[in-house]
Amino acid sequence: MNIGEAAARSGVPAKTIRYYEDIGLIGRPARAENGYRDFSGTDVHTLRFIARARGLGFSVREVGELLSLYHDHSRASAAVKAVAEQAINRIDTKIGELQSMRSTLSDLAERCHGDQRPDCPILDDLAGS
Amino acid sequence: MNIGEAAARSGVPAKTIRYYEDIGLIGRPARAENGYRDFSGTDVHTLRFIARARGLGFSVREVGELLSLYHDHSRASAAVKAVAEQAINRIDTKIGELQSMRSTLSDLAERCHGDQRPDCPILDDLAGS
DNA sequence: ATGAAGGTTCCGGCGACGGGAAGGTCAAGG
DNA sequence: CCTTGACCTTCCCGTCGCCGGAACCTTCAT
Repeated sequence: MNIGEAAARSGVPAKTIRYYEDIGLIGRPARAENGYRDFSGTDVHTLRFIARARGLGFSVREVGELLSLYHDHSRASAAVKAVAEQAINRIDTKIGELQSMRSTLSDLAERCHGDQRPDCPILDDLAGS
Repeated sequence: MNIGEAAARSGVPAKTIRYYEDIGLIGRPARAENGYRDFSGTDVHTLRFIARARGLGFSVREVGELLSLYHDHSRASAAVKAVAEQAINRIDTKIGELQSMRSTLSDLAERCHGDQRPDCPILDDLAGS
């Protein structure tokens, strides 16, 4: 199948599929006589795997690790779990940062009248007054 | 003062200060006779403002808006609050996405033995089995 | 005199793509 | 038969917010 159909079936945009090929995340797909990429069902399966993993927050590099772990049927599940826990830690860190920002911001926003008057604790805080 | 001291006093790296100048977030600072940038206390104050705002999660573009609102003493606090609420909404959206990922990931990780055996629900899920 | 520690500009790279140009290909319709 | 439009191809540039490094200049201490 052509890249458009592979994109539709996998949920990965055609541009992104080419990009994944470029960076070596996926192997080079077969080519038809006209030079078009010719994707197999297996290729689409791999793309779906990637799409799901990306959706769960794994980086492209981690997805590469997961893919090779997936193809290595003798690997230990501990290796996979380690990658997942790394991702969880990264996410937790990020959530913490965001919650801290959110908390400060909403404090400031609550104290700001939000009307026509110019005085504003948000700017005052940013200015360090 | 030179860029290095301005960086130390504001917490904004010298490279970043030059970048902010490039993109027009800050005005062009004065230049000494030797061609070095010559920062004033006001410049450092502005840089600190920027550093704080960035730390709260405002985008550089938003920081630009906040700076011009800060300098416009006749603006309504509502305008500032709007920018802040926009940032809060963006942060909330992001937190929601991350929490959803985190939840799925930790479910999967819990169900994964994480030992020498190869069977792993994480990969099974990604493979869509 | 020399070397270190600043400063300057400019160029390139990161991650993970997306947009769009310039051109080849293919099936359907007038 | 020809055209139209929807695909496909490669290529390069832009995004966001910087950071690293090259090549060069200035200043200061030894």
